[in-house]
Amino acid sequence: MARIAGSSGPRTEEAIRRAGLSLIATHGYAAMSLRQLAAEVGIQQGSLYNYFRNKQEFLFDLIRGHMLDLHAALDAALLPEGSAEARLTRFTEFHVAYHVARAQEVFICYSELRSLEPDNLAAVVAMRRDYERKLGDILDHGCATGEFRLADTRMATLAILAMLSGICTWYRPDGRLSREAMQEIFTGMVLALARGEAAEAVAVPPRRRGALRAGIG
Amino acid sequence: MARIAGSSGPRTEEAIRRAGLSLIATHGYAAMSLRQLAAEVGIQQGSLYNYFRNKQEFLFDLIRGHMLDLHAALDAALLPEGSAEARLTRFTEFHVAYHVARAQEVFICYSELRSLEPDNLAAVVAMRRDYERKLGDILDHGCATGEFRLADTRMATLAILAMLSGICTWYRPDGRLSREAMQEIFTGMVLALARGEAAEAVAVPPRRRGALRAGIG
DNA sequence: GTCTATAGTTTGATAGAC
DNA sequence: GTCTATCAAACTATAGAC
Repeated sequence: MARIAGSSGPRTEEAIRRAGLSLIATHGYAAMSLRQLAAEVGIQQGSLYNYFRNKQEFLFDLIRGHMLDLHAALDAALLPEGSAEARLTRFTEFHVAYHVARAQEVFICYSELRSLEPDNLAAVVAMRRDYERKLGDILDHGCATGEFRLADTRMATLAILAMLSGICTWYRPDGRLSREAMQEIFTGMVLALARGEAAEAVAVPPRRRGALRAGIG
Repeated sequence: MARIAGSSGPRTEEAIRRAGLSLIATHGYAAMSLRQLAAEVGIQQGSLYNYFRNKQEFLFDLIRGHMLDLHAALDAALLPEGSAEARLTRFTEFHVAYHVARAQEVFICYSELRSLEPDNLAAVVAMRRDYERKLGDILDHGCATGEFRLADTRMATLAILAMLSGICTWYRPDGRLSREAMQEIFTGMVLALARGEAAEAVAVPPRRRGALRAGIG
């Protein structure tokens, strides 16, 4: 926070990035003032405009940069071939590791889409669809080979992504479980969900549909 | 939007509630101005203060009221006894139905916790923990009876809630699937996840750990 | 209960000296 | 690249007439 006046450049840029991630993740983009951001970095508010043209551009740069990183990292981690189970395992391990390592950025990418202006939003949504498709392809393939049994692969895609991405909302570096433990636990749950073997053997209990309907107003 | 001037009362109150839910869900609490809210309702900005003391109280009332509804509805829908599978099925069906029926309110309850002042936040977090515990108890019970096989019931609780609550981020009333179809699909996935039967029989593929680590920066 | 008017802040963004 | 100073706009909240 305290800071000797003078030129910095790259150092300031990185400091702004980090402070911005932290403030936006904590309070949200709209609630973060540029004065607050500048104070966190230790510069004056007007100086921020050496690093972006306006507040919206700052947010977009953060989100876009992160999405590019995410895609590149996923492509490096994924198996091009192999059984659907192996690929799903790899996908899950990657996703958990990434969400644990960069929880703040991931969280912002989910929670601040609403703060993007239309053109910027469209660009980010397109990148996100690509990511969803990579998981969807694995699930489709697994259903085709019989490794997986899913009633609806689109719902399964959204369900698995929500389940894994939820990690960034509660994960803390000093938490109970190591990254490796979380990878193992979540891989187990995702595989069980995808195999879904015993699902149809269940005796569904009688439903008091009336009571349920009454409850949901 | 257009509106005849004059006294209303309860009608205005409900209009403010609905407009607030919509605006906050779309743009976020911090980004919603009271002028915007008043315009949506068709009254002047100062008149809002007949319905709340300040903006924060308005948000808290929305969230708190919804949490109370959620708890009451869950208690009405849940089975007090029965197999863990039956109770988990009931829980899932309820949760899906509620999130489909009141997606906006649910979404706000997740996304605007950050906008609550400390005391208000504490109250909401306490209510949320109760909700999590109800699911956690079902999972614990199922593991004890052997119906479920979960490596970590706390992680499973968070994973299932994230998976189900994710619905409110993408659900649209005019979507492809009916509420009933979604209930069935998600119940199948949740039960498969909880049973996790074949999970340990998997041959885990060899992992290029180096590549994975490199990917997560 | 609603209106108009306004007080008192805070905000994002710009201009110009160093 | 950073600072100081400032503008114009927007905000929450209040006061008082009807």
